[in-house]
Amino acid sequence: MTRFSQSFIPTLKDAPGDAEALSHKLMVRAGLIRQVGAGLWSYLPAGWRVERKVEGIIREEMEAIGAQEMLMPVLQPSEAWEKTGRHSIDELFKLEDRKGTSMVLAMTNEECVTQHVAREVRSYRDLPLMLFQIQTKERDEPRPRAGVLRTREFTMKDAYSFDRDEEGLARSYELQTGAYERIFDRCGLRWYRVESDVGMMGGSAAHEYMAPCPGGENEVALATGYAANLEIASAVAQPVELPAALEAVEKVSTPGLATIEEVSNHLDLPAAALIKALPVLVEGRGMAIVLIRGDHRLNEIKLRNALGADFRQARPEEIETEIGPVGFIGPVGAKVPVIKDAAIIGDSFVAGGNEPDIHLRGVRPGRDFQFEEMDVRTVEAGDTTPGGGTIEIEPAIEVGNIFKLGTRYSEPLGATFLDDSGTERAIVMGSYGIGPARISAAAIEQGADECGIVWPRSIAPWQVHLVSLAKAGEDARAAADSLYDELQDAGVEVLYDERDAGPGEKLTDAELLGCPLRIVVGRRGLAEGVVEASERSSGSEHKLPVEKAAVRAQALLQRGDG
RNA sequence: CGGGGAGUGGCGCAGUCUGGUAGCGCACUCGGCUGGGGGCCGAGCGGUCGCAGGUUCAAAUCCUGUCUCCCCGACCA
Repeated sequence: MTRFSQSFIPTLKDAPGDAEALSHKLMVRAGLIRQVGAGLWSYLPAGWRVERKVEGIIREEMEAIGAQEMLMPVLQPSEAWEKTGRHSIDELFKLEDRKGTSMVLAMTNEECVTQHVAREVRSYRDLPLMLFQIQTKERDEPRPRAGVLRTREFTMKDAYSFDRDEEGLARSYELQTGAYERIFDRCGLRWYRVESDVGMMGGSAAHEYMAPCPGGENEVALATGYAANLEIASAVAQPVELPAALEAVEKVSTPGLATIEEVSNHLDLPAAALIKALPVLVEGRGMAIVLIRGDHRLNEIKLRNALGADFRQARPEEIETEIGPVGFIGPVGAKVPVIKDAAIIGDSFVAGGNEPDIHLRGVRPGRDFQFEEMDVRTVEAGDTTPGGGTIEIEPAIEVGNIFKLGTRYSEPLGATFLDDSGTERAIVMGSYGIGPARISAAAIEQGADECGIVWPRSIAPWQVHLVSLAKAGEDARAAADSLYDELQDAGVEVLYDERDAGPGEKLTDAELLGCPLRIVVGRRGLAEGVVEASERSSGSEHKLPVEKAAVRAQALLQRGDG
């Protein structure tokens, strides 16, 4: 029962001036959402319908793999978060109740759900177990942005698997993977499953589900048979032609030339023929130099993972005292450990000479300096995969992620069971998240055209957008009224625009709102005995005989996408 | 946290440099016309110019402080 004139669907001709992302503009313009504060949004009735559609699909697919829905509080005591070491995360909202008890607002629910399971599960007979909820999450984001894409409060489906061992976890992970594929397919998204960093969740393996679209804030490296988040992507670099090898390194005078660009111009060599030396301070180990090919960029996440330790860039004064003049740092003769990126291949590079205004040429790794090799550079478009594919890089929205947590949470929280030999063991866990709001935003970004949103049928707020061009009292209006009733009786979700407004306004709003099928009832069509249906996604138009309109409309919907 | 931008009626904006009693378009209300792509005519309603303090005869405008929002980066399940 949705009559536009009585509904709270405040559409806008102009997007707010501060909106950038397409999904942000369209969601506001179509009257789906309104802002409350930075990263805080209300869902208006039409937007909420979409959100619930997405949640419904997620719920069905979770239940189909045997996951059981439950609900945990957003507000939780800090204690468990202290036990798992996650209380120190900056994004975690912390507060105190009136008694001074330290509380947090949950950003995910590993602590809470693991405690429940720890208290109740004793035996291997109680496992495996899969639980999920669709609940508000809170994160003190350093920088909320792009409408609903990165917010401080949002709804997330979070699921957790509990298994006896790694094999069990692998099975649960597979089940979730299958469910995720069905969910994103059913929501009409184009998506990739990519390998990802485990990040603050901890754990042994992780994948992300990425929906490619212009507004995406992640970057995905793609090639035939390969897909990875750029944060961890690995590939073979494009080769570089180096100058002829030398018997020994030679000093070159490079007065005042401290950047790759300056040196490469001065020596008339490509940047890739130079070695960039990045002094870092590794936690617990001290100063080291990381070597990257001149045209490459360091990937801090890969370095952190390769080191197995945190690090930071060394400060100029630290570099001066431990290595040499900033801008002329190199591996040859350096008195600190050297980490060489795997893409530095060859025997005649230019590198800093560790003395003012001096670079070295003919530098050959292994002969002129010792090193430890690691893959720590950021992959670039045009690189190749071991399988021979060429890497492309695309922006994407992360719509879901899955983690093999192992015993990261069960150990500190004492979630154990007795196995069939009577031995106490830690439960092996996985965690699986999906952001419904990101699904709808991604669907908008992927499908929209210049007129507005084009919803996949499965998550459209209504199936039919019925427009009456006539005023109350006219024959054409009576025909629209009865078509509305017929469609409703047939169980079709229909938004009926019977506002006393101009035709342009109503048709434009219908396109903005993006429901799959628009049906226009007006005098012109009625004179021929028809109403006009148009499919939002293809734009194709159909004249439907008035008396069969409801049935024919349903047939068109069946035939359409989703 | 670093850099940049912006707060003036519901929305989009001008006015700020050069101080002088706040304006435009859309929306909204009323009346009329119109009725297949945001139409036309007329009459209206609506604003502590983010907030606080200061300078001045006088502050949207100048000064100081502060809050909020947006963008880029850092960060980010």
